[in-house]
Amino acid sequence: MIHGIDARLHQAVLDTFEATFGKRPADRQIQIQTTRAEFEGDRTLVVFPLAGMAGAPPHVAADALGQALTEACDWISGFNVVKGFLNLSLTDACWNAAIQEALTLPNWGHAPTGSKSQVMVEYSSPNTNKPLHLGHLRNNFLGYSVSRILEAAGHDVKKVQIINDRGIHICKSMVAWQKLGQGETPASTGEKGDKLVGRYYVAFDKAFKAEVAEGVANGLDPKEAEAASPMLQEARTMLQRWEEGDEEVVALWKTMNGWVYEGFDATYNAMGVSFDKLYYESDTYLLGKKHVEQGLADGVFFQKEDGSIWVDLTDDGLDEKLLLRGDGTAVYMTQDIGTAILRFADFPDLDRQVYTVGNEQEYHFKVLFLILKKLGFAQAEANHHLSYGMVELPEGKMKSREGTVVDADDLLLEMRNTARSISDELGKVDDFSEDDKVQLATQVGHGALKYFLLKVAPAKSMMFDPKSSIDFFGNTAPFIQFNVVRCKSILRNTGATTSTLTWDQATPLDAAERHLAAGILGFPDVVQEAAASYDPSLIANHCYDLIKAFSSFYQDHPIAKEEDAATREARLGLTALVSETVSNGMAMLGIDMPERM
RNA sequence: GGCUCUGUAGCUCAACUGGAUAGAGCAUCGCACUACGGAUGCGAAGGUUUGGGGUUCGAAUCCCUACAGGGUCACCA
Repeated sequence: MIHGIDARLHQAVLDTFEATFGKRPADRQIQIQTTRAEFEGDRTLVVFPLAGMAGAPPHVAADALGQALTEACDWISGFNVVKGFLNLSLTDACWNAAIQEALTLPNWGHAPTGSKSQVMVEYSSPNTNKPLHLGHLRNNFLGYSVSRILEAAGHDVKKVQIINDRGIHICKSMVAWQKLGQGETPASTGEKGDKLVGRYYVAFDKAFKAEVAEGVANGLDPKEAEAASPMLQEARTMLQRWEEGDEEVVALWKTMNGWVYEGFDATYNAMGVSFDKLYYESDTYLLGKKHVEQGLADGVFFQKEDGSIWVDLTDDGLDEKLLLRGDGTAVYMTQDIGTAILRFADFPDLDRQVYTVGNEQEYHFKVLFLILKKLGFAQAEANHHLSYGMVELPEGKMKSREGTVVDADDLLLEMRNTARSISDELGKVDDFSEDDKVQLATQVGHGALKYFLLKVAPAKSMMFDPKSSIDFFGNTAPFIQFNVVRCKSILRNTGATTSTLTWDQATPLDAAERHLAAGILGFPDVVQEAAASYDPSLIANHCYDLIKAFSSFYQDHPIAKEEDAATREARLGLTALVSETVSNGMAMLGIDMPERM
């Protein structure tokens, strides 16, 4: 959809078709698309779907419709027919009017805030024992970007994450730190808190495996050896003490979690993401229990002899699923049921929620949503799993055991360093202060990484090769930033602003100018599509196409140097709109546009 | 094995949701310009859209089938 033109064209086709053939087509039969470059014209009507109703072969109907449209609309200057495609040429006035209208509208591409419903987006939600890695970067950038896109589309968005701060795995790092830590703290070692805790989680695993190996060597079978491991027994004991509220354990738990949160916050800050509300499992894990027990009382679930509670999903083509252990303790599903219901209670106006979680949990969410439905939960249909593919390395999946994990902090740093060295080499910002240089390296380096991860459709798993580092040229954020900086420079030098630009609507626009206009005017519709499909890659690709068209246009079209006054103003108008469109689009991906680079 | 996602140029990805001769970037080769900002532009080469069938005016897209790869089917999270 080209803003300001296609809606009018759509209406004109309906009216003209009815006047010509005596019947009115359905809206969905009107297909308008951009005319391919090899043909004459601006917009193309696909006539095949209308031929039957017109009672004529497609090219005959197209010809008749073209005649009638050109006569009826003074803004259509001509037409030609190729097979069933009706190519329509629009007048300069039509294009100029649409561009000028766009210039007067604020915040191009954004629908009015609050014009749509309230939506919750959950993302990040990491395991607190493991420092953030490349996969988390994709998750965070995706969740944050989808939030921004939904906002731009007019939704009121609440960004949340659930922090997985309880359970046996947390106790593992606590036990290891107690036994091996010798009082180390982030302050004493200078290590980031999440890295420090992660190190002890690994240390636990190593010690545990050694104990199991020893047990096996002494003749136990592997399962017995695991159960006999003193380390594991200590962790279990600690979990019990934690659940009982033991002061000493809770104090240690708070301290170590505090270290992790401090470390994560630093990484979130670097990533440029944020949250409106945090949920902690330690607060919510008991909530699901009462819903499960209610479900049992209502006969939706059933109980086994050991007291465990299950749901039977075999009628839905799935299995039986455990909801509550025999000893009454919660499992993952239990607390997800509780949390889902809690969120709708916390936000009474909430229309739906979106879970940004990797595709390995598709089964889990399918089951969760089904259970909510069986429980008769009113908003059971209002949940969506935004599933995304893994980031793979050339050797396959990331494996912490094999040391192939790409650490988020390390990668972000490397991106900043690369951006900095390119920038220093080019020497265009030698007059910048050190702080400004650091900021620029962050905008460019992090921008390149975000764009790299977001330009791929979420559903696809994607390849990341650490050896061939992320590009700064070609289809990349730095290329886009460079061209926006160029636009800004031209506008700065001429003093042109969107409010001062004005030109005669009869000013001729050539193919390149019309192509730019189409890219600009198509943007609001792309934002809506991206919001509807939770897909930032649509925004990325649209912005890239537009800025590439501008870069090509710039090469052989003088802008500030153009001598014809009206043409100059029109080109400045296009330049301002390209800059605004692309800047707004990149902001929806969490990517900043510098003033200079 | 069941369910599910994916398969497009040497590589990494697009393709307006069924539309015209499947497009970009990287890599390779060539050309242009002391550039209103060169982190540039233009061109060449590169494709039986994994194979086979079907649906129709029209298929990378929908259906069937075979093959290949990922995910999942835990009293883990």
